[in-house]
Amino acid sequence: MSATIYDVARVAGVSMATVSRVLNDTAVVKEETKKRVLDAIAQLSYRPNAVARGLASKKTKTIGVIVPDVSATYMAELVRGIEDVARMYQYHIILSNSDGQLTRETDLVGTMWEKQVDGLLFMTMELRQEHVDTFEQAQLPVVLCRTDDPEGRIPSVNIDNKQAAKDAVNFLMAKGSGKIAFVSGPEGVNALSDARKAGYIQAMQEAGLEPSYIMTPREEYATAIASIRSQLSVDRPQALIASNDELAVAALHASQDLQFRVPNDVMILAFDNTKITQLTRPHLTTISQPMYDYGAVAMRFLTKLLGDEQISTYTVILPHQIEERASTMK
Amino acid sequence: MSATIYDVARVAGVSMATVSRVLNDTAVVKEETKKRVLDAIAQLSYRPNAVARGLASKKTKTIGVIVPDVSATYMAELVRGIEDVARMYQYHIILSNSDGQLTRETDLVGTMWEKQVDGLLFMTMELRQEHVDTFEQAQLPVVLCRTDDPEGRIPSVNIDNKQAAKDAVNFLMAKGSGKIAFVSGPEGVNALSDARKAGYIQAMQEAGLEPSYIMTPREEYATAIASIRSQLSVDRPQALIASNDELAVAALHASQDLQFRVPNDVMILAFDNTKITQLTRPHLTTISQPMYDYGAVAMRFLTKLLGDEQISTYTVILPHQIEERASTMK
DNA sequence: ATGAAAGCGCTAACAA
DNA sequence: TTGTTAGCGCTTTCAT
Repeated sequence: MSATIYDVARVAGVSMATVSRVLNDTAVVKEETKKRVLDAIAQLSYRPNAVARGLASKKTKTIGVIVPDVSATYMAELVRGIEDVARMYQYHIILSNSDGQLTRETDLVGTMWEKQVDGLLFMTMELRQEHVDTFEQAQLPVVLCRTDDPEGRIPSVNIDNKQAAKDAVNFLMAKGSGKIAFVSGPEGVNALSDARKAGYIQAMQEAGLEPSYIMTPREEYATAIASIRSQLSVDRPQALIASNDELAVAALHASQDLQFRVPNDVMILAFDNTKITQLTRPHLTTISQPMYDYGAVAMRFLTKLLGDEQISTYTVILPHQIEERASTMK
Repeated sequence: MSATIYDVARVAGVSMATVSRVLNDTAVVKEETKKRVLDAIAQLSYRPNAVARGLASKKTKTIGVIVPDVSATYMAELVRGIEDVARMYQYHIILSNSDGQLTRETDLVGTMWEKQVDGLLFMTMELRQEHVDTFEQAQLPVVLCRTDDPEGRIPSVNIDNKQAAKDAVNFLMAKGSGKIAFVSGPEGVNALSDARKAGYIQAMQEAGLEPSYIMTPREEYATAIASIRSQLSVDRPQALIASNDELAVAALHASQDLQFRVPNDVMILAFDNTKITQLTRPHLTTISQPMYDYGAVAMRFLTKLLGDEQISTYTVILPHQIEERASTMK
């Protein structure tokens, strides 16, 4: 398995250029010659060395993927979407976690350049000018994934979180709820959560209703449930929108602890459609974010950029959907 | 950012060999010369081209990671463990999903060779001789991760699933349960599940108890719950061990549907310690599998192999633990 | 349709 | 301590 293109050429009785041609299908080779080359390749179990190929051609067929944390809920599904499409187009992915730290993120762009990746798929909580500058410097084609660029400087694939939250409000209003509260963690920590909150507020105001917030110290079940329970015991809304599924489970259990029946006394609507929404009782209605599609579409987008195919828009908005389940069916 | 080592040499007024030396700290360079080189590097924003370096040195500082599916529950955490340790040792990872298909798995080993990875971290459901042969052919250092090699041919990092199941049985017996049933999907599909079942059987027999099985058509909540419910309504055990967390949630809800109180009427013990064990009521006692550690330890193992450090054993067994929660506290 | 030869950007002997 | 030089295994002109 460590024969070189030169060995193949010798065995086939041709020049390495010809071997290269049949390997890459880059020029017409006589059928018979081609067969000899193919035979030699099989006989030697030859495999082209991608590193040498990368150096010579300046294309590595690998793309860098920078995520805050693969192990975060359903981020893996997004990565899976990337990898599936990458494979279709014969790309490999180099995966790195940034933990959302700006210096790590910019460092990573640099090391990805060193690796000579052909392009970059980038995810972060909130896009900063520093990110954009680094991309610029590295001169790498970049596509943002589940990351918003309000100024549209970088191609991106996203859903419209604000609109999704507005849809949630309208959905609950259509069910007769007027008193809808929004459950989220602290503000300014999670751009996604903030966008949803903004949508909630706007929809409420447009409907002439008073927004009302239940803020938890952290976006995490154990601490959230106690916090929600105490706030709920003071003032009971008719419906709750949680900024993600885990908070929604906390809201559900907090409600049940207070003997509120879900959905009869209070309806609950979540965000993200992770698996846990179907492991609760009742199951949770949730806004589904197309995690796999984020990755798949972004990667496809990048292949277009790299293959200079025609691009229509630089900002792809993926559709979101309300998955209705028992928590809002009354 | 596309200056070459030659440019740096010219600007610093030295030879490229010297630049290479300061870059890799591979020989002593006079302080003053070094400074000139460093200045030139900074001035040119020079970054070494890892592909050229890889070709010349035959080391790419990247390792291939082959998993069945990153998006499978908590597989991402394992990958995260790999990546964290990889970064400590300046490695990058190329991630690929095999979907557990043998041909894809062996193909991937080949393309990983093409990419000239320095080593391989490999995960699969059940290790076959074909896998071993492929590793042999590719001549790549391989470490198995959360994958058992009963014959010890390939270095591996694992827990002792059989022992874990035995521990589970003994734990429940110590709580006064004699009638313990094992909940799992069909046999022969999941090597992990089978090993656990074997441990369960052995522990029961050693205690002179009759093993009893609840088999579900699929390892998936929605279909499992109905199946478990109907089997439970015929014969009620005092405790249930489920071969994974999702089945345990199904067992929990099935029990509750039949008005069995958990843990008073029936105790439930799960496997894997995924997040959902703490989103149920009551929370589930579970055997924790150190997902992150699998990855971290396996990667560290590989770095030892690559750096020819001393290795003591080729089969690392990681400790498992019983996380006791309310579902077995009575 | 095929071959010869010059790189790609680096590392690693070997000299000096 | 530093420089010269020969590759690493390919792709890609340019000839033929």
